[in-house]
Amino acid sequence: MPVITLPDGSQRSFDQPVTVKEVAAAIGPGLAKAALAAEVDGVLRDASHLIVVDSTVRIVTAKDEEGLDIIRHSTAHLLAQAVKRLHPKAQVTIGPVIEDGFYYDFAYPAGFTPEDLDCIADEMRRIVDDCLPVARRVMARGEAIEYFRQQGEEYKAQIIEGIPADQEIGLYQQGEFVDLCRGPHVPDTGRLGEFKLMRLAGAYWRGDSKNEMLQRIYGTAWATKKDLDAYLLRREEAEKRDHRKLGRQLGLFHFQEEAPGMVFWHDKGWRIYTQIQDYLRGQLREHGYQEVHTPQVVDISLWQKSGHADKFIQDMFITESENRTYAVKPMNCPCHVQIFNQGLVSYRDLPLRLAEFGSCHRNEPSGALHGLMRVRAFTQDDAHIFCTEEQVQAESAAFIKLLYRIYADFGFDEVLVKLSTRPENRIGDDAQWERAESTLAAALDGAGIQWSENPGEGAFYGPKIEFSLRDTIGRVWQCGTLQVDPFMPQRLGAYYIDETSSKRTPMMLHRAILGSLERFIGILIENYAGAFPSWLAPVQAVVLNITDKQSDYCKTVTQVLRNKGFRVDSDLRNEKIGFKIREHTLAKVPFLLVVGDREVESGAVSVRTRSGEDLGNMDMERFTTHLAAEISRRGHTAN
RNA sequence: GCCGGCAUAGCUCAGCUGGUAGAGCAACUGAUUUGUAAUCAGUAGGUCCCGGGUUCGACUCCUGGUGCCGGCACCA
Repeated sequence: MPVITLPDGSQRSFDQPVTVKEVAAAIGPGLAKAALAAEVDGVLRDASHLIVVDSTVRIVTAKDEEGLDIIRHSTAHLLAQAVKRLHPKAQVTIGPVIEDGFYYDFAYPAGFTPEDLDCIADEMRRIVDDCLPVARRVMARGEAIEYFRQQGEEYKAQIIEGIPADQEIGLYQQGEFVDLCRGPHVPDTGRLGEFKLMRLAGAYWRGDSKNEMLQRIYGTAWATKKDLDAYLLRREEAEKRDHRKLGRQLGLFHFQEEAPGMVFWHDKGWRIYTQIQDYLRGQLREHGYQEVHTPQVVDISLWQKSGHADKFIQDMFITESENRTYAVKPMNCPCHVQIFNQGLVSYRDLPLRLAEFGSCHRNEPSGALHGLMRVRAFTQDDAHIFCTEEQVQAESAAFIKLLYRIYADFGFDEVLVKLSTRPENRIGDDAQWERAESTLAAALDGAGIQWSENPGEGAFYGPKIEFSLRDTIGRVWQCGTLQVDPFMPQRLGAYYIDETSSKRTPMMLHRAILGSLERFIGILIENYAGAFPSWLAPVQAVVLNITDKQSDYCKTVTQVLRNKGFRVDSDLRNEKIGFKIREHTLAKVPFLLVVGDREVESGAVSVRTRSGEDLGNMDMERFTTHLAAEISRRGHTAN
């Protein structure tokens, strides 16, 4: 005789055990129809789940976040069922929910073609129309393994073997298709249908490149057609902001076959690049860093000493000359230690902060390259802080604060933070790892930052905090980093003289705010859709004449503004003003200064923003003030 | 690196089952001197990614590369 407590606190009692669906029906016929599942005493259950004891129940529908997840998960099963019908030799593996959708991995050496996807989607729709009930049952472990083996599903059998012994083996069946699954699922396939199979990809079994490659099908699924259409439209719009596309359209940079993964920066792109460097230099000076510059090509022995050659030799550009082997610098830290090692450093000199716009080359695997986001030649806004162990905490806190301030200036408020801890292959002893990891965790907590742990993903010499940003379609890219390294200074013979005149090994913090300027600019381009705020815009204003008569005046205006340090061009072509406005608006120039006879006469310019706003006529004095104010406004999304 | 796809003019793309390429925009030239998102006319522009092969003949078919795109793996 269960008593059911509902979210509003009301209670209903039943004479006998009831299913989730019956509870929903008791509340109302609409809810009965909409119910997909329920949270019963904090655990998600199917609509068919039988409640025998007093419980707290919250009915889950497609409108709930969990409901959407269930729809996506069930759509993954739907996909697997359709694939098994059309390609019986394909083996099913796993099919989880991901952001905006799901995927399913199949072991299918024959592979799918893009045309197969259309047929599979059609078959899925047929199964939706058939409205097959989805039923859960529990099977004994041995029986389940035997069952899947008989079906030729080796991977499922393997997965079951890996499930901890105290866990129930739940199977879901819809029509002829049975899949191992924790659930819950929709009550019947008729609840599904607002999906689209997006793309085909390869993926390693269990995420390990030593294993065979599976065929992954990605899909998206939503509760309503409206949501699905909105998502597809959003995606389409986002793809227009792709930095590779905008980079070409705005003339910022290009790539070519002869230098894969290396950027040819054009004038406009390089203006953004150097502007960012100038800004950062100011910040570094303010925060007590020294700027240094170290060689591009360094004898391999240094990389052997540091341990980098051991781990990364295959990704380093190596060059031989006169019986010596050199590596093109893949990172800056060993070089900064060399500077630290020149002369004696006193404890009074610590913390010593060495910063470099470090140009690095890494021979990344070809498949890893991705526009500006993953390149083979890049510049880190790198710095290494040499300090005592006692200073690590304060330095970490100061760095995190600085990083957030700078990100805010660039208009980023969503930063994803992870702490990556000791990997399997590492140097040094565990006690020091322990201290380094907890210091970083404390620094994050001290700053009140939400973070998650990435176990085993740290660098070989120390744990690291990763600060990541998203690109326009939601891919996550690591930008900033903070790493505590107790080992590298020791390896490279760094020491300072302490209060008692004895030698001590300093701690070393590796840190970058933007990470790679290339990647950061890629994300900036997408974030601003190419419409950079005035302080970053490669061209801040263009002066446009209406007829040849105003040419000289326009040249003067342009020169006056350039002399004040603004990035200003003029467009004196014999074109209609509407045409020029269109072109420079599409080029996302923040301010267009139109000059006709009226402006010449009054010594003014007519100011129009790229969003089409008419700011009226301004004299040079007034426009200069306006532009300067606009430039000082960092951290605001551009219009 | 692995799985799949793609590669034609500066850009976006068309080119059916093999008969040596076409559009729009951009560029260039001329006319037009124009008031806030496209003036008109003309001209020029291609080792159809690269190398081999099949064929009387290859942009098209086969094959080996390279690069790019989407994932996976990697990411000091």
